[in-house]
Amino acid sequence: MNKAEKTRQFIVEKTAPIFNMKGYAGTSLSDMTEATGLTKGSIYGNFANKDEVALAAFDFNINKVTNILKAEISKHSSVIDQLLAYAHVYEHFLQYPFPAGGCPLLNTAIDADDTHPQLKKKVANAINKWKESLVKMIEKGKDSKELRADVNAEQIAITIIAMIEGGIMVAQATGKMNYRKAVMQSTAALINSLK
Amino acid sequence: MNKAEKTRQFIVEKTAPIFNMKGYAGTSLSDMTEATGLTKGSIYGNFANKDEVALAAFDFNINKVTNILKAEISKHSSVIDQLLAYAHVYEHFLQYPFPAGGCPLLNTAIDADDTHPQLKKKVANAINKWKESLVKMIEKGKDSKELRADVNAEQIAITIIAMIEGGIMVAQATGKMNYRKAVMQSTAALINSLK
DNA sequence: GGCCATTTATACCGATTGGTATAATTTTAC
DNA sequence: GTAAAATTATACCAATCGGTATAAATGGCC
Repeated sequence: MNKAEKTRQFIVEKTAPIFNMKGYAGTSLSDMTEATGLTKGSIYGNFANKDEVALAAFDFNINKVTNILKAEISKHSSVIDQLLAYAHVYEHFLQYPFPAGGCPLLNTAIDADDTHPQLKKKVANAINKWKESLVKMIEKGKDSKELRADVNAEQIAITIIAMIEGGIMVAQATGKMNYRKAVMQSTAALINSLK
Repeated sequence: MNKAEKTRQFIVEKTAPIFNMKGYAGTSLSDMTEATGLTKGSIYGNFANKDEVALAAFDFNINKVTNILKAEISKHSSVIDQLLAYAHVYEHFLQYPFPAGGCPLLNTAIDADDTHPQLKKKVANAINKWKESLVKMIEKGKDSKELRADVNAEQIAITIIAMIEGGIMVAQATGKMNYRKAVMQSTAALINSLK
């Protein structure tokens, strides 16, 4: 990794939490120079424009979340336990190194929805990938008879995602962390009802 | 209602969908003059600053949603049917006159979270009021033996809200409206399981 | 160590931001 | 109908926006 690549990475690392907190329109170039200690010239020597930094920052944030989830899921072998790992991670959200500002999927989805088609596309892809991995897990559970045969994999997958994101949102908005815990307990109950 | 009050109302009506779509930072004064056909002087003769318009616009948007839900709930008498009315409204979201840009609670929660404490407070109040009305409904159902006695009212209330908001978010982000329908069907199943 | 290419800093650009003082115009009350 | 008051438009403000040309400094390679 040469100097330029290191700097690129450094800029992404330092600006990613700001984009996640303030959103695309809310994050200014001066926010970025302040966070990195670099000048505009330095940033624009490594990125073409603000968009490019925002897109890289989104990937960085999503990666952080994905790594946390993968690590936790890999600790379990049964499908039920793997699904419950999601509920567990988000129930104990603060114990994991999530990006500052909360779930980047949720934040960027709302921020970019009517304003930034490129970011919106990235969000849509991320959600669909997440859903697909959940569907695969559920189908595997059905094949091995661990889950009931009449479980609608797609519906359950998208419901789990919605509960997680909704739970984060209500907790973040009200400041009541136990709201997120309550929703995650409902999610765990839903998962256990698939047996 | 004198001229000034009418103009105030007019400004709020016209800018509310923009704030809901673009967010607080993303909505500029020129967006506001363009939407209303008025000049800056005219807007600032009726409001002290952008904040005041944004706060009034949020109230306007929330009111729109509240009225839709109240109307639909009032059509039913049993607690189960009243709870199912929520799932029904959000399953058939597009058939109701929701504010352009989607749920103002969701949009403003994410937009204002790290940037606008006054708006954040309004969101928190709205969520808590919503939760309380759900809790009351559920408790009423428990009293009349319509719902099981062991139902955790608070947990179910916050779970329903999370599912609604999460369902809207995943559908909006991916453009797949049937995602929202799937989540709302899971919500209906949850409600029916309270019997 | 010296040289060339890359990377970073400085200084600037026009456009737009939120906001305001003042002038022109309407309402409203009498 | 007229005068006072309230409302709206014009013209401007400093600050900041995203972005860039160019100069200074630093990097890697022989």
